Amino acid sequence: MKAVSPVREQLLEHTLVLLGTRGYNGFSYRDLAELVGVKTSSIHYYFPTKEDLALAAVQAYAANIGEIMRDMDVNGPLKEQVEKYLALWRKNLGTGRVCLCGMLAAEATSLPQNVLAALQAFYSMHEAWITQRLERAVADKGVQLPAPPSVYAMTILGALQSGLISARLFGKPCRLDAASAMLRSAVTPENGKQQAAPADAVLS
Amino acid sequence: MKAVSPVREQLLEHTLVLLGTRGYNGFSYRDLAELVGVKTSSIHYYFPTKEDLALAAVQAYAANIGEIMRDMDVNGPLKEQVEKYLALWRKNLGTGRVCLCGMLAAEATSLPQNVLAALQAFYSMHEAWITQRLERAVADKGVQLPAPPSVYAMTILGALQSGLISARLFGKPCRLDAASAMLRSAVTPENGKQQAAPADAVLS
DNA sequence: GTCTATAAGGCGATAGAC
DNA sequence: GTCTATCGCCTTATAGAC
Repeated sequence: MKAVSPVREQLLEHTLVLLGTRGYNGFSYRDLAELVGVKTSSIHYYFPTKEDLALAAVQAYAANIGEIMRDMDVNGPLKEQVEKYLALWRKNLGTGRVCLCGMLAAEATSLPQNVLAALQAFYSMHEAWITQRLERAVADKGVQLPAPPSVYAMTILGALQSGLISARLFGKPCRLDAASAMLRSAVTPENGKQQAAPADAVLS
Repeated sequence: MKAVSPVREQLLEHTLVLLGTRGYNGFSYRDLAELVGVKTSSIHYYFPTKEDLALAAVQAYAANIGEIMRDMDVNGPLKEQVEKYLALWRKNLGTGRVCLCGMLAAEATSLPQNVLAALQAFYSMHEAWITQRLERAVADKGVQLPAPPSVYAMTILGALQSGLISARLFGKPCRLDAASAMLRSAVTPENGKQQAAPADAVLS
């Protein structure tokens, strides 16, 4: 158990919120300082530059989600894993936040290389996770996909990222459901047939 | 033929580039003024506030793309229309730009309501276009989709938006291909079966 | 560790000459 | 229409007292 600075912890926590809500170019040290109740110079003590802060935030965000994803046994119940994974996405709904890494990916031109590398790692982690589940669905359940698992995983991750963003844009949480349904049906045997919209996929 | 101010035209044109590259919070009047070769005060003459500028940019962007989309006869050759549509997305590759509206959607919390409304209209326009083509593929070609056309259209648009962003993040243009392949296969009769990756969908 | 104070410059926006 | 000049504020970052 490593000793942690509670101020540093709070700074990081609020940075996660600010980045997920307004993005890298959309918040300042002043915003963060006021939220935590310190002066901006104290932020520099823990994170010398804003880029250091962003890197730490992406790493903490990825580590947190990565741990949850790694804790799901690859050989456990497929549908259960997928639902737990989708709940991870869904919990952003209504908070004004989107996926921190989806946000920063859009702002890539404002970010240094080490942050970009961390973002790439986040994307790769998700795509690998989804790919593994799709492969199991194909092998165990004979599911048929419209593309190879690793390719389909990329589109599903993209649809989820964009789903959060468009759900916030329209103020309609249900806009994430289309992407969720896509992953859900990909691990369900009777996919590939035209289906009625799932109960949670109401569109208006 | 309405008279147009060449300076206003240039300002708008460069704003499209700046917004698609760096986003709303990622560029300044100074950046824009230097690109066009005027002083910042001249920008205010044409666009009193930055929000006015953003609104005009979104409207110009949507009008330009909307015209191209409307010019494609709904009853024309399906595959040809889809390829023309995908070319619209592909032309961003390698330019450092993503879809202007996908970018601004991520920055929604920094934007005024009228810009958000214009962004929603852009999204709706694309989803309606894609939905119509998917419906034709289902009706004419008996294609089977993993979701109702309007739902699947939403995921395809999301995958395309995110595809551009992740292609830029990784520096790999081929990252857009997964989303392209999804739309392409959705209007191709022998979809639904497990397919080999299309030639342009090489992943590494 | 946290603060005050400040540097050095960027920001959007405006007034008014030409 | 375009400019110069400037306002008032914000930005990241640093020096140094405590």
